[in-house]
This record gives sequence, structure tokens and C-alpha cells, in this order.
Amino acid sequence: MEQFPLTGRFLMGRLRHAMTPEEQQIVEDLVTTTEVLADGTHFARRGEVLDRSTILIKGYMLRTITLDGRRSIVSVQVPGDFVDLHAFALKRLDHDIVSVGEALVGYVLHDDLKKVMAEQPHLARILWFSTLLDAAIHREWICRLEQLQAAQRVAHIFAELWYRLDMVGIGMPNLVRTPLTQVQLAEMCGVTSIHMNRALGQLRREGIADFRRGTLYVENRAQLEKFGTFSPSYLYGDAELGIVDELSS
Amino acid sequence: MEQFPLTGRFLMGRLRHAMTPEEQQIVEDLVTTTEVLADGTHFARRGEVLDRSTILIKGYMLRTITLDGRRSIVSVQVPGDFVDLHAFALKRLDHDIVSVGEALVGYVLHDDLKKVMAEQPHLARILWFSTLLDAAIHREWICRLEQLQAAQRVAHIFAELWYRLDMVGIGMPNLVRTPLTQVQLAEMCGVTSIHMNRALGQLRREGIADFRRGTLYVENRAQLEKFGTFSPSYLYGDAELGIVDELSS
DNA sequence: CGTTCCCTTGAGTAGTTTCAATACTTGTGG
DNA sequence: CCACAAGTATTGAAACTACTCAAGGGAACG
Repeated sequence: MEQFPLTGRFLMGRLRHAMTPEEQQIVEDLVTTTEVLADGTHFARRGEVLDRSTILIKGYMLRTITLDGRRSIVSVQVPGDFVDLHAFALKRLDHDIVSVGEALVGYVLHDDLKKVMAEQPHLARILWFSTLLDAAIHREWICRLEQLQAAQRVAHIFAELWYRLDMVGIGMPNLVRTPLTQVQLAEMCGVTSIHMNRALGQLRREGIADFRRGTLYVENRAQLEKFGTFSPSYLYGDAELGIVDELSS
Repeated sequence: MEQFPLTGRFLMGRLRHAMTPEEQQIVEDLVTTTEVLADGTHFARRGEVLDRSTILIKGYMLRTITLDGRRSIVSVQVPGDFVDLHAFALKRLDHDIVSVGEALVGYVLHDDLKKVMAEQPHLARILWFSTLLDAAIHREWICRLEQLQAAQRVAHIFAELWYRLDMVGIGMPNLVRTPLTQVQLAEMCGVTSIHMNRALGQLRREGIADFRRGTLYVENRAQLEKFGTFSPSYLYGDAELGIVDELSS
């Protein structure tokens, strides 16, 4: 992080070790400018054509889709995530991107990424990998929504968030600090905020998790993960199922 | 399709026009072998490390995730889809892949894809694009599960499937033929098969759609799409929001 | 011509939503 | 420093949506 203050968390805990120091430097140099976004900044909208992508350096962001006037949150991004690298290949986004809480982002020009594609095939594959992580998380969310009920859904989200924060080196023991409100948790879990409130009450009563004004307190992490049927393999962390070294070849 | 019998539907209706004839030939030549899979063939499993990827030439496949013994369907693949190109960058899959009905697939070696990455940056970007389409569809599914109730969810699925079949040139007017059962529709919509049966009954009673033994009959397509709040922009078809030609540069 | 898979229906229960009302927090301006 | 506003969190009751358990009907395949 001292060496790469902007992109040091990119793929940390995952495939970062497969990047050579030169590649890490290339990624760091890709960031042309940085910006601090205030809470709730809507910095990319569905349909917009983009010529740059954004890496999240500090803070949190959400991807949202609005259907028939009602907003859904379809993913959460944590520091180190290349938030809309998708836009490089897709050009046009199918969703909105919003900051929650204050966020620090870095901008990368698509023209520079094109050069990387042409000159750095191995790094290109790593960037590709990073976008597919999002897809894998999406799939797990689909499964979560298809199978679990409200309290388990939010437990799963908590467990996932915590794990992802750990991977990028900013997890804490027994608590997770987030800028999220109950309304936003509800939007992630596909329930009303009133029902989310009751689901959180249930987690509190059962001693699984205590979420108060953005901070989650957990005594027994294993219990939380079990309740939310969380298993981290879909996050492709270094600790999971053995590191696949073929990507480094 | 005469010229490219195996991969002629790859990105058809989407960015295929951005591929040069040479690139189309390269993709066609990537397929080393083909295979016919019987209904229900489980040809890739979560955690498995793969050295090849699969393109779906004919028929349908499902991606599934099993949580706590219960299976969820997290996506459907139609002809032309590069089913597990994900595996090239991810190496290890986070989900299972199963055929529904008889399916014809083609296999592509990862070593050959590596060459493409090194020598064909533009084509590499198109392949990348194709995997991100899946992610975009995943996001729409998340939104669908978060917001809609059973009958609308399945209407959305129907509308999407139909549209995707149209894009690759095998859609038919007023009907969609699929190998799907009510049980599988239920697994895609996160409801029990009994409830799916009632939801289909509702669509039938209301004259929106009639699904009988794998075949969907629809009188008024616009009505189906409206009921399921389906809007195709997330499928990145050529017809949507203007073609983005920058990818061809 | 029976077995198997797929589809259908009913009744009771559990989970979730809606509507309505009340409190707590935080930040702002007077 | 207090008052107020806006956002956030909580609770109750009735209505709706979906699940479970249970049973029966229909189509396809050998």
C-alpha cells in the first residue's frame, strides 16, 4: 500500500500475487486522476457511454437498477474493486453506480486500457478475471435471493462483505463498519425496509448479529456464516481451494 | 451459418458485426472438437479446474448452484453462447453447468485462447465483452428476483429467452419452444414448483402466456413484456440504444 | 400397459407486504 | 443552546404471497 497507494488493494487477497511488480506498477500508473465523491453521488447512469473506468480506492459504492421506478441494489463494491471496468468492454452500462458514504475513486482511460490489451496479454487476462469476480458474486446473490429468506439473506450479505474486507486488508475482528442503512440492506435483499428491520431484530434476538446505525457487531462469526449459508469459495480468495497458479504462467 | 457452422451464432444480433471475417474464422477454428450431450449431462462442476471452454452450438444449458442441498438455476444459455468462457479467466468454476434437452457443444482449448489474447487484442476484447453479457444478465435477474413476484418473474424469463433466441436467429412468432419443465422454471424464479404451477395458471387465465409441456404460446408479446417489466437494453442487442462502434476501432 | 416423470388442485401455515403511527438521531439555523 | 427538519429506525394489525403437506390426473416412454 505504500508502494501502490491508489491500486494497492486491487485483487489483494486474490490474484494479486500473480501480477508481477511491473504489472502492479502499470496498473498504478493507469490512474490518471482521483476524486472524492460525496455520499450518494450518482456518477454513472444506465445507458451512458463511458470512455473511462473507475477504481474504488476508499469507501463503498453500489450498483443499482431501477425497474418501474423502484430501485434495486444489485451489487456492493469495496475498496480495491475496479468498479466499472465492465464499461471498458461493454462501453455502455446497464446499471447505475452510486457512492454510499464518502468515497475516493481513481479514473482510468479506456484508451490506456486498449494499450494494455495490445501489449500486456497476461495483465489483460488478470483484468478480465477481475470483472468475472463480479459475475461470480452476482451468481451467488441470485442463489441467495432464490433460496433464502430475509434474515438469512442479510446474514449472507454481512458475511460476504466482511470476508471481502478481510481480503483487502481492512477487516476488523467482531465488527464491520459500513455506511449502509436498513433501507439499503432491504434493497439488496429484495424486501421492504420494514421487513428488513424485523429481520435484523431477529438476528439480534437470536444473538447472531447486531446491526446498529451502520455498524455490525458479531460475537460468533462462524454462527453468522452458518445461518446465512455462506461459503466463501465463490469469492476466489487465495485461501480457497488452493491457488490456481496457471494464470501466472 | 453456412460459413461458420459451429460458431456462426456467437454474438449474433449483438457485436458480431464488429468482428472482422478473419476474426470470425479464428473463432470458428478455435473449436477443436464437438460433442452431443444427452439431457441432464452435468459436464462441469463447481470447484473443477478446466483447461478448455465450451461454446453452445445447439440446444440449451443451465448454470446451477447448490446451496445446502437445494439447487438453484442462476442462468440459462442459448445457442451461440460461449457457456463457460468464464473458466478461461477464472480457471475454476463457482457453479455447475448442465444440459437441458439434447445439446451440441464445441470445445476450445485454453492454450489456444492464450494465443488469441497475445496476438489478437481486438478479438480478446470481444471475447471479454461476451462474458460481461452474462454478468449484465445476472444483474437483471437479481433485480427481477428483488422486485417481482412469481408470475412476473417467469414472464420476464420468457420475454428474455424469446428475445435472445430472436437475436441469434432462431426465434419464432407467437411461440417459444424450450426443453424446460415447470420445476426448472421454479428453480429460476426462486419459488416452489407448486407455486410456479399456479403462477403459470395465472398467466394462462389472464391471457398473457400459455406454457404447456415446454412450449410457450403468446398472443400479445408486448403484453407479456409489459407484465414482466421486460426491457431488452441489458441484453446489448444491436437494436438497443444505438450500436457502439467504438469497439470496432 | 404399466412406470415414471410432469402437471394440477386443495387446505392450512409461514413469511412478507401494506398502511398507519411513533420514536430516535443527526445536522442545521436561529 | 434549543428547535426544527429530515432521515432513520421501530412497532402493530390486516391483507396478501408463497410454502408445505397431501393427493390425484395426465402424458410420454419403454
